Amino acid sequence: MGRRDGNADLLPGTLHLMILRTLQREHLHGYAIAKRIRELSGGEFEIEDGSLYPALTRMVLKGWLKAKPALSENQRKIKIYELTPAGRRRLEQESGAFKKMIRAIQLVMKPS
Amino acid sequence: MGRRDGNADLLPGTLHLMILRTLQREHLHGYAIAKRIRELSGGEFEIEDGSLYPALTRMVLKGWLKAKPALSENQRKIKIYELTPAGRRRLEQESGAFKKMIRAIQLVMKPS
DNA sequence: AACTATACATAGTTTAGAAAGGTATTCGAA
DNA sequence: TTCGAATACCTTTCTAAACTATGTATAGTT
Repeated sequence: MGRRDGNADLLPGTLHLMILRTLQREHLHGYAIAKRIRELSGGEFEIEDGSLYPALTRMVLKGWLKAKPALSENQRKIKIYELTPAGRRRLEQESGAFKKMIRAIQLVMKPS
Repeated sequence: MGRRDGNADLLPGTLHLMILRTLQREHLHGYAIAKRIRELSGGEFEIEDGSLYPALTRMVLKGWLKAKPALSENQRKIKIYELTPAGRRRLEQESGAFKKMIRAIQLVMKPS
């Protein structure tokens, strides 16, 4: 069948990183996080509900995020997520590791 | 415990790519592929046997690699792997997708 | 009235890679 | 000369992450 454009699978192991980075800029609720990442990536990443909510749950359990129940402008029940201090540290650590990883992959991939 | 330097886990989904690229340069046997990737990555990637051999088996089954039984200089029994035409096409496709993915992640991660 | 978007959630499946174990040979150093 | 390190292969078991599919419910649009 093949996927339509801008709907490729994520590179595994990068979802946490992108969520952390997105919440560093703004406090958002789950649905809005997926939307913002879609926008920021130029439509490349379409995060499925089945990836998003389990990831958020994991990250709260790990102490990287805090969830605050709230109401949207339209009085819908939402959960606003924000980084904890541990989440901020985790972001620094993960993004450093990611850059290092990419550099190493590029060394392997580079034209001989 | 924490891992020692140059022994981080791989970024999932990039092992096939690195194996394909490595075999594009030279025909190598399994053990030598892991060694070459370790060297090329500046010691960053230490590919475990339990990752390497199942990956090679998968890739042969998918028709991307061909394995030829041979003997090393020291008369050890080895299997030399090489890319098939499908493997070469797969390398082009995967490396394009990877670059696109990295660009999109960098859009998400970039300083606001 | 129907459809789309918003907003959350969970169950089940798949897959890759890691951990851990195993076999066997060769070579150099103690 | 024996012992360990490196070479070379393989398999079983486990875990984690992400996808698929499904479900609930409300708000706004057409």
